[in-house]
Amino acid sequence: MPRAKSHSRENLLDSALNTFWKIGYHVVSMGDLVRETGVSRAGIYGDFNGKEDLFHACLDRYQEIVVTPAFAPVEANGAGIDSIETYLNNLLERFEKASGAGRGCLVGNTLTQIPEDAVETRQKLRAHCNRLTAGFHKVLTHENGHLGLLTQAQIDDLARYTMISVQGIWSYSRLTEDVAELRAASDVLITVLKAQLRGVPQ
Amino acid sequence: MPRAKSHSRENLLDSALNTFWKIGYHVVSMGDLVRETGVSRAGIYGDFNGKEDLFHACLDRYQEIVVTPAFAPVEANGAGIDSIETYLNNLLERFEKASGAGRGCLVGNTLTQIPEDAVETRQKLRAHCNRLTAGFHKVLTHENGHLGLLTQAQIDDLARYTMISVQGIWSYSRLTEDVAELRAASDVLITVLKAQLRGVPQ
DNA sequence: GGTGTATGAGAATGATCATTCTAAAACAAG
DNA sequence: CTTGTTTTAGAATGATCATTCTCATACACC
Repeated sequence: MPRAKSHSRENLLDSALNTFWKIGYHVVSMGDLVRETGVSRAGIYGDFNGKEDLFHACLDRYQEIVVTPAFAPVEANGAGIDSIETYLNNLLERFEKASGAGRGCLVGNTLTQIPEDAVETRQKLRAHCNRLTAGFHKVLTHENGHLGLLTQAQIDDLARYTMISVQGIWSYSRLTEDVAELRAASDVLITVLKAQLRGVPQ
Repeated sequence: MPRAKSHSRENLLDSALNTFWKIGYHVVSMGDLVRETGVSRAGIYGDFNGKEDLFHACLDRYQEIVVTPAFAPVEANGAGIDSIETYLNNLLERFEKASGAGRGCLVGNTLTQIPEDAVETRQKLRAHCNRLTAGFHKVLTHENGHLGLLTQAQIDDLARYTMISVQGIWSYSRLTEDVAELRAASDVLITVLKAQLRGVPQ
C-alpha cells in the first residue's frame, strides 16, 4: 500500500500560487518554488509536468481560493449592487493587509506577460474575465428590474465595462501604496453604476 | 574624424520598444533585440549599459512617440471632454490596425512584471500614471467650470478613476480580438464622465 | 527491527541567457 | 589604394534556468 504523500498537493499549490502572484511567471524560478513551497524538486515534478503545468494548476486554484470567496456575494442569487461594493471591499481589505504595493490580480498580471501562442493559458484568462462579467451582468439585470431603464445591450456593455474597471483597479494596486486612492476609485465605480441604473439621459 | 554611426539610435530604440511592448521585458532576449533592431550586440552595448538601461530608454521613448501624440488632444489647452473621446479613438484605431489581440500599454504591461525593488522603473510607471491623471484632471476641471457641480476632491477622484479605467481597457485589449468590446467600454466611460459632470445625485 | 516504497537534498545535464571579446569587414579621409 | 576607425557577426564566458537523476533518508507496514 502506497503511503500518503508527506506534502499536501493543496499546500504546494497555495504556496506556488502566492509566489507566481507576487513575482510573476517568468521571474519565478523552480528554485524559488522549492524554497517557497518547501517541497523538493522531485516532489513538484512528481505532481506536475513542469513549470507551465504547475502554473495552470495555480490559475485554477486561484479561482477556487481567491476569486470564488471574494466574488461569492456578487454571484449569489438575488445579489444587488451592494454585493459589488462588498466584493470591492474584499479587494481593498486584502490590499491593506499586505504592506506596501499589492500583488494585483494573478489573471491581470498574467495577461500582460504571456505570449500570444499560449492558447491554454489565454483561455483560462478569458474564462476569468467572462466569469466576472457574467457576475456583474446578473447583478445589473437584477437591479435594472426595478426601473427597467437599461436595454439588454446597455447592460451587456456596462457589465463588461465594470469588469474592465475592476481589472484597472487591481492593476493600479500594484503601483500605489495608498489604499485611499483605490478606495476612491472603487467608490466612483459604485456611484457610476448606481447612476447608470437610474438611466442614462440623452 | 569619427565616422557617423551606421545605425540610428532612434531606430534602434523604436524597434526595441516595439519588441518589449509586444513580448514583454523578461521574455525578450538580447538575441531577439539584435534580430529585431538589426543592430549588432556590440552596437547595442555601445549605446546602452545593458538590457535594463535600454528598457528604461524605451520607456522614455514610449512617452515621446506613443503617449505624447495620442494624448496630445487631452493635454491641449482648453481641451474639453471630446478630447478624451479622441484619445480613446486613437487607441482603438491602433488596436484595429494590428490584427489579433493588441499589445496593450507598455506601462501597464510592465507594471505587472517588474519586481518591487525596481525603483527607477517604478518611478517611470508612476510618472506615466500621473501624467494621464493630470491630463484628465485638467479636462474635467475645465468642463466642470460650466456648471461647477463637482468639488475639487470629486474631480481628483474622477480623474484618477478615468486613468484606471483607461488602463483597464488597454489591459483587456491584450485578451480580446473584438474591437467592438473595447469601443463599447470606451463609450461607457465617456457617457459616465459626461453624466458625472452633470452632477452626482444623492 | 526489517523491508519496501516514497520522499528529500542536491548534484548532473543541457539549454539559454546577458555580457564581453575577437577578428574580419565596412567605411571615411588622405 | 592606404590608413585609421567603427561596426559587425559571431564565438567565448560565466551565470542561471528547467528538468532529470542519484542516493541517502524517512516512513508505513510486517
